[in-house]
Amino acid sequence: MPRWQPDAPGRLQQAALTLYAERGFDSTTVAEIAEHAGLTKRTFFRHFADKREVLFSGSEALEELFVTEIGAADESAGPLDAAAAALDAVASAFEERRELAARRQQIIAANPELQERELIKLASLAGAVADALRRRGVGDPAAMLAAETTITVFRVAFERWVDPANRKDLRRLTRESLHELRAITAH
Amino acid sequence: MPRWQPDAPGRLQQAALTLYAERGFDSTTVAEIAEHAGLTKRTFFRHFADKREVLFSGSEALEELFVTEIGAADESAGPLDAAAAALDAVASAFEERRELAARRQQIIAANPELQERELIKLASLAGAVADALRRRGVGDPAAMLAAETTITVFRVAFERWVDPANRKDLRRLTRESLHELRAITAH
DNA sequence: CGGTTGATGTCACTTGGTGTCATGAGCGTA
DNA sequence: TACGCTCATGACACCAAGTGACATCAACCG
Repeated sequence: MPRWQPDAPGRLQQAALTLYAERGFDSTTVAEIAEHAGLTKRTFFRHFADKREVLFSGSEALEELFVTEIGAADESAGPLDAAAAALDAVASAFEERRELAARRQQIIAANPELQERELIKLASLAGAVADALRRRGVGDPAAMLAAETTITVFRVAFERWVDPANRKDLRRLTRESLHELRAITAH
Repeated sequence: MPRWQPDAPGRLQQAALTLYAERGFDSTTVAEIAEHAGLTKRTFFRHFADKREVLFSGSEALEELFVTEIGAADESAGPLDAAAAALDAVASAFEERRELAARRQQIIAANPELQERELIKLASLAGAVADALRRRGVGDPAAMLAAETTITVFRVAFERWVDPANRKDLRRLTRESLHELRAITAH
C-alpha cells in the first residue's frame, strides 16, 4: 500500500479548479485547496510556485507543440505560413477539451491576477515561437512580429471558440482570424 | 504652512524607482519605500493599489492619447492607418523622456511580476484602441486584430528605442515596425 | 469660534509564500 | 532480519503584502 494517495499535483489542480469556480479565486485560500486534496498548504507550494500557477500547468506542452510544428513546416513556407501550420496542429490538440478550456477561461476572465499570469504565459509562448522562426532563418524584427501576430490570432480565435454561442471548431476559427488579419494589413 | 509635504504620490514613485533600481524589486519592501518618502506603509497603499502599480501611473494618460488620436484621424483612413497616425502622436509624446523610460524598462525587465503588470496594461491599452476603432465603424474581429497589432508594433518599436545602442527616434522606429509587419503579412 | 473635511498615522489581522527540521513508508543491501 | 537511505509530506515559525477600523489634527468654512 502506498504511503500517500497518488497524484498529489492532479488532486490539487482538481480541487483548485472546483473551488475557484465555486467561490472565486480571491475567496479561496491555498489552505482550503490543500485540505480538499487531503494535503497541507506547504505541500501545495512544493508542487506549484504560487496560487495562480495551479491553473497553468499545461503551458510547457503547448509551447513545445508550437515549436515542434513550426520546425516541421515546409521549408519554403514563409514565417506566417509556418505559424499557420502550427496553429492547425495546436487547434486539433485542443478540440477535445473544449469543456475544460471554457471552465478554466471563465475563472481566468473573472480575475485580473489570473489574466496577468495568462498574458505572461502567452508572451512566453510568443517568445518561443519567435525563436522557432529564427531557427528557420527568419530575421528580426520579422520573427518577433510574426510570432506576436500568430499568438494574437490564436488568442482571438480561442476567445471566440470558448464562447457558449459558438458552433465552429477551433481550427476553422484560427484560419478565419488569420485570413481576417491578412485582409486588414493589406494595403 | 501645509500640514504635510506636498505630492505624496510623486515622492513615493521617486523613492520606489530609486530603490527598485538599487536593490531590485523583490528586495525592496513597501515599508522602506514609504520611509524614504517620509510616509508609512499604509499611506503607500492609499495611493497605489499594490507594490507594482507605483511604476505604472502614466498608463491612463497613454490610453487617453491613443484613443483621442484615433478618433481624430482622417475619416477615410483604414483601421491600421488610423492607428498609425496615433502611433506618431504617441511616439512624439515619449520622445523627451527616453532616459526615464529606459530606467523604468530595465527595472521591469528584471522582474516577472512587473512584466505581468506591464502586459496587462498593454492589453488594456489594446482594448481601448479596439473600442476607438469600433467607434470609427470598424467591425469585429477586425477591430481587435488591428488593435492588438498596433500595440505589438508599438511594443517592438519601444523595445528597440530604449536599447542603449539605438540612435533612431521612436517615431521612426514605429513606422519601420509597421512597415515590416505589412511586408510579413502580405501574400 | 466650533464643526467638518481629508490626508495621514496606528494597530491588529489575514493570507501568500518560504526556510528548516521532523517523520515514516518503501526499498535496497548485508 | 536488520540496517540505513530516500523522498514526499507534515509541522512550525517567520516575513512581507495588503486591508479594515479607528484616531489625529491642520486647514478650511460658515
